[in-house]
Amino acid sequence: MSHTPLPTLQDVADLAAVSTATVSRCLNNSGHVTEKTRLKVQQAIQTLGYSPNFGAQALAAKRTNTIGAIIPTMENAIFARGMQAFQETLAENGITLIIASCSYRPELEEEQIRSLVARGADALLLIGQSRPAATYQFLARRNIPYVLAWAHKKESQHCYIGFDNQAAAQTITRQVLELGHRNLGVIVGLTRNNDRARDRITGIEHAIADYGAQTAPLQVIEAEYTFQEGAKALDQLLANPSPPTAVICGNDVLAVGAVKRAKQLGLAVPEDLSITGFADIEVSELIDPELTTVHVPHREMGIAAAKSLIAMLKTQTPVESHLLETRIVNRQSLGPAKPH
Amino acid sequence: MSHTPLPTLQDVADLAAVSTATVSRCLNNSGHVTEKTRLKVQQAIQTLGYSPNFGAQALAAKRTNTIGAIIPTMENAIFARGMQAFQETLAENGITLIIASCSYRPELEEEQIRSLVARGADALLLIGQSRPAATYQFLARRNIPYVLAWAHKKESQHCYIGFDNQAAAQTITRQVLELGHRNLGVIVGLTRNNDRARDRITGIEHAIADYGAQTAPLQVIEAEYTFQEGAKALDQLLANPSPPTAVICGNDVLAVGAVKRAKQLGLAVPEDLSITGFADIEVSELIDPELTTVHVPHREMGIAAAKSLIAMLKTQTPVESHLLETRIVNRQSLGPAKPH
DNA sequence: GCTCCGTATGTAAGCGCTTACATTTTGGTT
DNA sequence: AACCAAAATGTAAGCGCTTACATACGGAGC
Repeated sequence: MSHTPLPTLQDVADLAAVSTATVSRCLNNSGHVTEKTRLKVQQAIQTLGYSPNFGAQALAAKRTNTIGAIIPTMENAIFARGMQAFQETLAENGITLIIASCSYRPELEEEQIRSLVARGADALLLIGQSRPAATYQFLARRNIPYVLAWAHKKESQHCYIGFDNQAAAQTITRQVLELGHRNLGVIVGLTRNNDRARDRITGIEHAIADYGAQTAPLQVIEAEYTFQEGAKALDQLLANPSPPTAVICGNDVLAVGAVKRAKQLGLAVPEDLSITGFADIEVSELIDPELTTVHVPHREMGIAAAKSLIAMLKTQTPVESHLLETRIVNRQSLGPAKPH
Repeated sequence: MSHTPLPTLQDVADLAAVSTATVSRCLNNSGHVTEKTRLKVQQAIQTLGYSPNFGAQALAAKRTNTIGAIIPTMENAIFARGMQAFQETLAENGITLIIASCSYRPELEEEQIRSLVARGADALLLIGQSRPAATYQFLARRNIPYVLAWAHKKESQHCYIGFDNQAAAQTITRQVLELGHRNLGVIVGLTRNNDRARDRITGIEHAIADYGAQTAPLQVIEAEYTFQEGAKALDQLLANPSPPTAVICGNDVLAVGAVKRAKQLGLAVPEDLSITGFADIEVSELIDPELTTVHVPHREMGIAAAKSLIAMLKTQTPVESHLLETRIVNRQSLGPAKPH
């Protein structure tokens, strides 16, 4: 594992018989270089196998061309598609993505934010909005642009690239009610660490209140975002003396877990029990029955987030929030309530 | 978005009335600092809200405490669990992970390798082994340690942290044959870019040869790793005048797609058609019937890879390969062949 | 009290790049 | 041919940190 020292910018400059400034200009194609010189330099870079030193570049330029993203989980597919699009868009612009996940734990997220910034992230993508003011101050102090994805708030100081969780949840709940269900159950993520989950509950409650038709007290079970927890939550819901005829889930992972469990218990979905999801991840279409759910614009969000961040980096000014549309995907897991 | 300049090491040193060297020594706890001075420095760091500049640190110390991983895809869950474990283990050791994905495209992987190295990755995790010698030379030249995961080769110059794809595929195929199937079909990933897929085919072929029992020419369909492609591949297999009674898939994603399609076509799985997978990702347990598949030690691999890389970084010497065990998970999608 | 030595601290030279500014070259005009 | 602005290139000063080496300090041994 021994090796010769790597070539530096200086070496390239020497070989090409130009100054380091010129080589640097070629590298960053910041204009003002003749085609002829560019070729000479390119040549030299080739023969030397040169590639720039990241640290030096970061130190001198005060930027790293790196953007960080902190997502709640990498274990399931909720954020995968969006992140993929995010990364692709960044890559097209010569920017590297660093992803960290915080397991839905705010302290860990805080730590990751600091770590990514310390590592030189020029900007950040975060999920949702609820975090201490100090965190936002930290970012402001360091002049680090950020966007908040997967959520939206009007007239906020922050730049949101997301959708209206509450409205979406309200819409799908209304649809459930219109199908005659009068006793709903709810399974959502742990609200303590998750503003999206909270917003969705609010939406569900509003829809029910509008309809004024829920026959029993609304049961809301909070669960970690795993299939197993979704299944367990369904058990809890069904333990009730008058169990719901429809279960609204705040997330596809929970919904898929619940569907699986319902089938294990011998309940036909949707004939005996309707179940809806939220997010429209791939697995929703694979299970049987296919999941009726709220489609979230994963890729659109990723792309818009990347573009916004790039714009903020370029102009050094805030960028408008984007409100994206969700829509209900009607598949098989939601059906009419049984007539009494 | 204006801001005061961030405090530097110098500022801390001034405030604590010591030299920058001392502050640096505190930061990296490289010994030789009195408790008293350490406290003074800590104090100063606190009140200034200082955090070190990544670029400067990297430039001066010639390391970044960053490890890169390039995986073929982030879109489905194949690598998610392993990466999660990898990241956790690295984080415990103060190392940041940068993940890039290359969409199973070798040129892109090549580019990503260079990019991660340029960005200062101290070491790399790569999937599988087949890449140009030049790539390995590039890494050797720069003295960048790497491990190859998801595969294993005896007596190789490389450090593998993985399992024997061929043997695993051979084992599950043997089990299928023992259940009486005499006409198998195979769906695997695109072998052009994927040594794991190739190894699995070899394993399948060996098992069949050992048994000497395949009644028709073995059909092998290659497909991209998506559910849709798995479904399409099954269509192709079934278009054959004497269609297989069992389909071995090189991957759970393909298998799940195939199961879904089979059901759409009115085929009972496993009564009319057996289907097996490879990897044991979460969705395999969620679909109906649950998938019989090869369990791969995702988390173990991630943890072992992290530890090996850390060891290599510390000792500057190569580390032994790890051969991990796979096992067959018998669930529901594989059943006995129908008697004629 | 003096020497000696091990430990704590300071000094300062880079690390490899970017970029403001200075200088040279180029080529169109007169 | 001389002139001049614009374009191309060169010069060199840092960026904020680590670390080899130099120095200061303080107690043990005589």
